[in-house]
Amino acid sequence: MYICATMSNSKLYKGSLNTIILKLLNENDKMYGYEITQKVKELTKGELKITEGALYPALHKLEAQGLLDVEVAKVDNRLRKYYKLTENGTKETVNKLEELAEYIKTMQALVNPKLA
Amino acid sequence: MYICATMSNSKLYKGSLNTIILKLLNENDKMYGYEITQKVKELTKGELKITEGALYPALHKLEAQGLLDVEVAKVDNRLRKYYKLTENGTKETVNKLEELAEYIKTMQALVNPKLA
DNA sequence: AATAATACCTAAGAATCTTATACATAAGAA
DNA sequence: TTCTTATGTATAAGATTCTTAGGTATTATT
Repeated sequence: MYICATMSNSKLYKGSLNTIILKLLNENDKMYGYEITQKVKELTKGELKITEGALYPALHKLEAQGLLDVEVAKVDNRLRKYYKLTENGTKETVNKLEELAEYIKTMQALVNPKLA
Repeated sequence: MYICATMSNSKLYKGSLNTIILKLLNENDKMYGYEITQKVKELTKGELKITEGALYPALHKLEAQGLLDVEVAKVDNRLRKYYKLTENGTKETVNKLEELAEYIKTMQALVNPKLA
């Protein structure tokens, strides 16, 4: 039964993609891009769909910043690029998660001032 | 005593400015731009600083979309533009708040899967 | 008299996303 | 067997939304 077939990939998470990537890698040791998109879909029950056009440039940038290491593998004749956190990446993950928690708290103070 | 003098205006809220504006107007009937910046600073204890470069274009756009009505006033020989929600603006406020709640829930599912 | 606060505004640039496209292999359906 | 879907990576053009940096003007404070 269809409740909401057009629950448009709800946006609004601008700025949180890096946090998502880092957090997933913090939990899963190493992951490749496609795997990340599937994991996010799974964890959010389809609510959030990471597009490739956002993901791959983000991964490349995190790598360039020294937060991720990459390791290429070939599975079933198909390329995979496994990413894992560097030491700095682990530190940055902590920062990003704190930022996110702070942000959520701030937004709740604004939007639901009675609970603040 | 200074704990954190450089708590950089913590970003990450890209996309939520409209939600903030709408919600404040939903609570306060009518507000002018400068008042909004001060109110946000107050409610978030300085955590969030709405810059004018973001605020004024956002107000103009919301007005152009028919979500806000504007009314000009002169107080102490100084211009004020009071904004208030239109009927559609009130509806959109509900949508935006639902989106935000959904987004926060989604992010918590991703970042704190044990609580999900 | 100079500075800060109040009050509006815009333009250039940065950052981050969507959409569209491209390439390639494997698996499944028609 | 051929077409589509799933797996896997990538980039480029465009949209959106913000920051930064200016500009104008009046009132209050120092």
